[in-house]
Amino acid sequence: MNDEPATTAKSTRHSRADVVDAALGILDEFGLPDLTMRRLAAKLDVQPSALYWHFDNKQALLAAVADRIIAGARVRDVAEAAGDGLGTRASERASWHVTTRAEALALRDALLAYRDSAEVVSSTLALGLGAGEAHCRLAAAIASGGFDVQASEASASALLHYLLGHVWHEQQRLQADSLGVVAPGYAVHPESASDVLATGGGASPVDGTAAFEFGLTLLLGGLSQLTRVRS
Amino acid sequence: MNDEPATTAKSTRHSRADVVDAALGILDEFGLPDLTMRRLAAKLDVQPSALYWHFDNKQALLAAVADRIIAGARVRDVAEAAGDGLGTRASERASWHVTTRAEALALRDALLAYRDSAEVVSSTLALGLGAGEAHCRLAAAIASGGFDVQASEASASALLHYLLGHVWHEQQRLQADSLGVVAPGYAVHPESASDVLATGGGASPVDGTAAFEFGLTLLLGGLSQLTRVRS
DNA sequence: ACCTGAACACCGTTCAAGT
DNA sequence: ACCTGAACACCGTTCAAGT
Repeated sequence: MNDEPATTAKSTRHSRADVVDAALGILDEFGLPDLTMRRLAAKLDVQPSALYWHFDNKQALLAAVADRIIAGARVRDVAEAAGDGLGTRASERASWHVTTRAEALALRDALLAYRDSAEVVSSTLALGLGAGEAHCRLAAAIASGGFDVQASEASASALLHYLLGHVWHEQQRLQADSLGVVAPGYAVHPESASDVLATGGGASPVDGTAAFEFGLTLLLGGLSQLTRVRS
Repeated sequence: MNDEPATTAKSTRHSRADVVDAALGILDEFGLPDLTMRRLAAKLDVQPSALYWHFDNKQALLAAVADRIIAGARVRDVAEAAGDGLGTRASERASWHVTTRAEALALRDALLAYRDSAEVVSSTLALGLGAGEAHCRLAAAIASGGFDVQASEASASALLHYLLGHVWHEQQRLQADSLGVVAPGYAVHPESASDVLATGGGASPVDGTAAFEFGLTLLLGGLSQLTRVRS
């Protein structure tokens, strides 16, 4: 209906950062399918061809977008993310699994801040273009637990794959629900029954965060069984 | 160069199955970006609009493709997939983690049989349109270990997310390498140095299968720490 | 039951040329 | 340094009409 974008600097010429800003705006307002070069150009009051001065192609643009998304993962006080009911300060030395968990949760939060972010980041990650920082942070957190570099990096990869797979699923479900696209045989299973959050006991993974943490616990549990190189 | 497809039945009219066949052909010969309705129609010697008699839209077509891909996951002798060096028949009762592992490996093999399959299946899975069978098989294998239904299903989801994330990464890396698209800063890290398989000790995750199994071991290890409902 | 023909409203990308 | 104008080779989807 309204063709006029919310905020646009009309007069000045643009930089790479401006283009990424506009792209992020389209991304979480309309989603990845609507993030086309032509729409992006229109939002910037520019011809589509102008974008190719800033970026070689759409893929390069998306890589820059992905970098900005995961750059938004700042670990808000680890203590806050950790102390959630258990025996407060049980372990003295910084326990690696707490920081790893916090790192993973922060990463997920950063992804959830933008629509279809998991798909954008995944597409980019395999090319080594962006999101390498996320892998590094996870690997460092794990390595602080005394695992050797090889195991730490492999574990970080596994964690990242799980994380992206999970968030992607969440985000796709979100937009599928909003479009009213439900499967015929699937009917209404507990997760899609919107505000009926109290299905069973209460601690079971009915919402996305709890489900994510369940898998996270599985991975960290398996990791803790590995032999350490130093205590 | 050659516009003529390898195999085409020219005269007869087509069924849904024929369309899926042709789609699978394009998928693993050229990849997902080339799997367009127009190319598919051309391969079938048909107008693009004809495809819309068989499927409501492209998404529905891709869901059918995804179903066929994961249907290809038949567990070849579990014993063969399990007995790989350890003390042969150590555990008497069918050990759940062996069958779960075999199930996951079979699923990965089925995905690796077609190019870009992970992306196709992932896109479809969240909509509940297809690939639900994969989740069921994994959940059943896990439940045989004595975990309650809730934990089994949640674990199956985590495993599936990890699996899809991993395979997607593998497949994207494959086509990225074939296109010669490498990251500037990333340089040549061990995985992309094609045939140099012997980097370190030999048992470290240098190839895709070993890397996948590492994460799988992590998840199964964490799972085994959970409390069982029955022995 | 299965398909044609023609149209609609889009895509990403290139490239000479402008300021 | 940043952008225009115009073109090229595509997309998915709809719909009346054919057999």
